[in-house]
Amino acid sequence: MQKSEVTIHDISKALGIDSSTVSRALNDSPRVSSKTKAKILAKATELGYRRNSLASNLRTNKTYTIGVVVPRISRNFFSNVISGIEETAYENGYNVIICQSLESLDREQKIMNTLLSNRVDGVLISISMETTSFKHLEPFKNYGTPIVFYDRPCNYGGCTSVSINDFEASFMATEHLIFNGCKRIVHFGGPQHIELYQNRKKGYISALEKHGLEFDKTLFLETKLTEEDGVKLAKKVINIKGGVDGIYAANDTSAISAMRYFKLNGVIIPDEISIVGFNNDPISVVIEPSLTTVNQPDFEMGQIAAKALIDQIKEKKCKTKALVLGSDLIVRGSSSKIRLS
Amino acid sequence: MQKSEVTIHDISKALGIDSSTVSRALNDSPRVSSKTKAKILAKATELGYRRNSLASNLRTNKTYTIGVVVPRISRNFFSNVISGIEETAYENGYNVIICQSLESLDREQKIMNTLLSNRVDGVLISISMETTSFKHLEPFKNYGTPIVFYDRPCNYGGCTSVSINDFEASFMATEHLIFNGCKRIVHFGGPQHIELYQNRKKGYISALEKHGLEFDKTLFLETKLTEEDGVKLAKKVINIKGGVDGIYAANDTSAISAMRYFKLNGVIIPDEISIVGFNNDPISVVIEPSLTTVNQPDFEMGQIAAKALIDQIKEKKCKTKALVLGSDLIVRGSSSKIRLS
DNA sequence: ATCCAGAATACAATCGATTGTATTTTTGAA
DNA sequence: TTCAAAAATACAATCGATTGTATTCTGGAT
Repeated sequence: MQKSEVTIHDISKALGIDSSTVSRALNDSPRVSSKTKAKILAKATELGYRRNSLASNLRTNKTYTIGVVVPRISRNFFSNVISGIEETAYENGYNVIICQSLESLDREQKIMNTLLSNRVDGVLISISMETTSFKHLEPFKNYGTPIVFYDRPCNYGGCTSVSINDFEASFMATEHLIFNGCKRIVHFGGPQHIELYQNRKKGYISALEKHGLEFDKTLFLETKLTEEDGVKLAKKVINIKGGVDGIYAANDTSAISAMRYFKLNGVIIPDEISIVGFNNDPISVVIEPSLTTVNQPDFEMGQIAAKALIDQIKEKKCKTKALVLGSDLIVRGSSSKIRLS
Repeated sequence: MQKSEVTIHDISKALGIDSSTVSRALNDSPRVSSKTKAKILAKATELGYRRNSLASNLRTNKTYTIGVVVPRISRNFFSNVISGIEETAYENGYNVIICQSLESLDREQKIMNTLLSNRVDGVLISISMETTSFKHLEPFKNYGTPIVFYDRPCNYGGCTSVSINDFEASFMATEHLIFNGCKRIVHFGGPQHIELYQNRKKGYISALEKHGLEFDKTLFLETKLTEEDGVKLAKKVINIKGGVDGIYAANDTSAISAMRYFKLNGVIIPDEISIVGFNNDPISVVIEPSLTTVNQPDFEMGQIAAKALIDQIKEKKCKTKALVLGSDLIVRGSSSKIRLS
């Protein structure tokens, strides 16, 4: 009863057919007559045979599995990306192992080790906010295991990155605030060793400059953009001398958390402060006023990243350096200021 | 450069030591002298050796991997459960494969097949809303691979279920509405072949009866509780003859979606209709009025389920039939009716 | 110097499936 | 009926690590 573990050898014995033939039959090889195939298939289902992927993968040196490293699956953006990845992966016969780094480098390193030991065929990764070195990615080179970055692009080992144009999106978002009359705009930025957040900051600065607003260092606030950070940031904003009339946050989580703090403390949005976020979390449309935010093609990003990776796994062909997707600003109540002055 | 694939045999050759000794050394066996161990370890890192888990797992018939089947990772409740599972799993040296069924039975079946082929040591599953038969779980019995249900308990093969007491929580939620003066309470129920949703319905009915309110079939609305369902349900509620003054929804998603529809259509919450949800989604505290809801120990549920599974994997000992966790009602604005009449 | 127990290491089979090569069987044409 | 080519099947090595058993080595006691 326990450990039935039917193998091709059991089928082989039961039918008096060599195990190699059984294997070929189960893989629908043309080297086996259809009559024998039928017999084998029948016996296989009768005995409840299940291929042992471990053995198969060991022999073929191929696992049809791709590893996905994600900072945090609970973020709506990421869970949508994952859905996109899964869809494309399954369509192409690949399995997916999802791992959360929880924004920790230590965890990310452990994950990469595990993925390597498990001989995944490729990895899709959005690096953690703590990741400053790429040493833990080195071994993948030796194994010829391709890596594709998504959302958070990286200049590493000629790997492909799939992302939106964060500079442009940021520029648009900031410019939108400016068009609405904001003159002192705070930027809630993410860790600046991450290219993504650098680009968002650059877009912000560039928009300011284009419109003759000087970049004021005291209006740039760097955090990890968590919910807790949002509250801290809001407090800081209230105390900034010279006042603040707009906030462009590099994600919705911090923007919404700050908004809630403002609301509790009588700061009127958007009248006193306009706010723009990033990611279009479902919550952004529910909060009042609803949050203006940058919408990214998350699901599609997952599909495209997975496709790019699978192409590299299969053909080992030339890699595109970067795949850049479009994004758009969704204007909502948090920034629709009507200035009467 | 490509495919370096260092094996224990490479180390073996490089040092003139048998591969069995190398294997033992890498596993820190007492049968190898510490001097030799040191030599081997050094050579291993020098060559960049990585254990091939496929080979190891094949030989030992153990993968130290548990499969997690989840309806949808984007649901906050589930992503928290997963975090709990991961934490406990990693602490115990287990890897985790996360798979989304997307509430589809077909997908769930495919997933179970893959997990079986990959010879996971155990499975944690919250069945999909379409799952009415458990045929796809049968093979796991033969392999002696334990299954533990979480969140959505199941009476199947003596497997352990980890969940809250849905009947009680539901009872409390409904009673809360009654205490607030509601007399015609609609229940947004989930698929009734799922034990979880049966229990929630039973709790609802029981609370009604306790307070002398008759169960009115027309006030019980069964759907899959999606966002779209929420809108449809809200429309129905508005048209129910005899009126409705309270809603107890079996999840927050549908409750919030309905709330938004009500707000857009001038139905005042909680004055005209009080609402209680289930799950304590982050969004429930942001919407206005904030949503009264049942909070479950999600992270903890993940930890406990993982622990239960690992115990079964390790000791194959007596299984607890059911592990029931506590839950509590978080009262917020959507149900704090102040009746002046 | 000799012998023995225990430590250290080597040998060889094994996990289950795959695959190149060899052998047998079948088929069709002469 | 015979034979070569093609089809079908069998043989055997292999993937990389593990593990029971056998062998060699070591140090200490006699």
